[in-house]
Amino acid sequence: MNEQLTRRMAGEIVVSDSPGETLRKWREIFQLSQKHLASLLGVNPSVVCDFEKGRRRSPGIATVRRLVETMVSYDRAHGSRVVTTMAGQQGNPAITSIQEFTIGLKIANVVKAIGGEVLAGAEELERPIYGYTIVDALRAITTFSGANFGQMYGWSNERALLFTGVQFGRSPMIAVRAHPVKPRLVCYIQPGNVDELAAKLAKMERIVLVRTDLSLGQVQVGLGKL
Amino acid sequence: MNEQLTRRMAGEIVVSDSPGETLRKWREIFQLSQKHLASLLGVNPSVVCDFEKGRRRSPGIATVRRLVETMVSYDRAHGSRVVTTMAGQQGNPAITSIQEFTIGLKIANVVKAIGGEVLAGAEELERPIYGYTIVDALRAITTFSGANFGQMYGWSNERALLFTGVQFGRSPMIAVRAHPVKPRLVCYIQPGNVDELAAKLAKMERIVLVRTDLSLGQVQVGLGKL
DNA sequence: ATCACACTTCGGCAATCGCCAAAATAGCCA
DNA sequence: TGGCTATTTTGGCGATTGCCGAAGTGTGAT
Repeated sequence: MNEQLTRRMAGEIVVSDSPGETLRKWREIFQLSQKHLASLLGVNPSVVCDFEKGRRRSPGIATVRRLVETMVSYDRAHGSRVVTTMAGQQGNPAITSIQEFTIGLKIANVVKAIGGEVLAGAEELERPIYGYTIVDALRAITTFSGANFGQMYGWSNERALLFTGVQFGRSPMIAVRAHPVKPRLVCYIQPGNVDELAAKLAKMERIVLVRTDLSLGQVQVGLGKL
Repeated sequence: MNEQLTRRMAGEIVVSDSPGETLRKWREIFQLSQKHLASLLGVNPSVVCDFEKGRRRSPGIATVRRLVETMVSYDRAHGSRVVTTMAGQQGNPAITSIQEFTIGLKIANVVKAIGGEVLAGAEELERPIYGYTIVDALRAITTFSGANFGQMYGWSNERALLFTGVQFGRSPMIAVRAHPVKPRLVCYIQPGNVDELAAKLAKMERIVLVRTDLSLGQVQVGLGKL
């Protein structure tokens, strides 16, 4: 599993149009600061910052491997939080992140943490949820089927699904409705103009529908503070 | 699908202990010569050879990306043979797992890793194989046809096929023989009493036939350590 | 033995990387 | 406002890369 995660991370970094940003995404998923990661690597923090900001446009693969392996090794030595989380998503590139909360959290608090604007389901805000899944909607369209849709749910469907790459919001909501198990909260991260149909569908299913103008990274930071 | 393959290839190259050899593996899967790949890249053939032979120990990620994308683009423009092969494997319920090795591994080492007992083909143990496929034999019986049997082979037939749900071992070997392309190694995971016919058929095809009493999970762990 | 071809080795060189370390900037909090 | 922390910017420099191009090596065909 270790090597599969490092391979996935490395692959994403290499093919990214912004390798530095992708590296930062992963560092944030591992909840490491630049200073901390630099310390683990035995280098100055500016070295990590140089990579992330793109000062070095084509770092060597030895460097990328070292960065990635350092993060994974750290995680393994500290509860395997990310490694374990990623296990369930094996072979599913559409799932950016999946996480369970240690206790149930009110939807209202989660919405606040991600800077969300409620579009439907305001009466359900006091319900608890037990985890979240961040999904790349465009990749989900091509890779998800009825058989593996459930991978988004972790151990609880009383959870939030957060979609990136959403324009009007219909497709994810239609897909959500087509599955027998429903999430409690659906959030579109930096969507286009979410149309009324998405809100109507959410209302019918008693799903809280939310949009946020925060970036994926900011959303992850907010979720990390819960 | 394109990007999934390039991401996977890039990831394998980055985490490999011999990135150059892994790069060569992929070039051979795409059936390109060094000269041809160099031509596609607009560089001298020695440039490709320098990478593959490890003269450059840590090529930049831009270089790796360019190499990988060039191969995939070429494949797409010439029948999508490799790209299609990868696509076909997804959603096949009989295939439990399919994996390529970053470099060729001796059959003897693979057999050892899975706790295998050689039933036939002991003289072929020094040959290399480049991947493995774990197949649920019972599902394969109902779902496989001549048309999709090749999906078990990934990019190389110089590989191992490992079957679960095997009783006497004849059916899988008959099916293997019926296909024009042959694997190098066939392994039955926790079979019943494998009868002599299976061993005879294997011998005729110069296939190493092996049984293991390890469970599927233990076999996967063993393979993961290769 | 010879030829054609692909692969490999190697020296050279401009460009870039990997990293240090100092200084600047931004955000948070009392 | 000041202190603290994390991040970012910047210049510098030794090491390495990316590539050219010449020459050598290995293999298969004739």
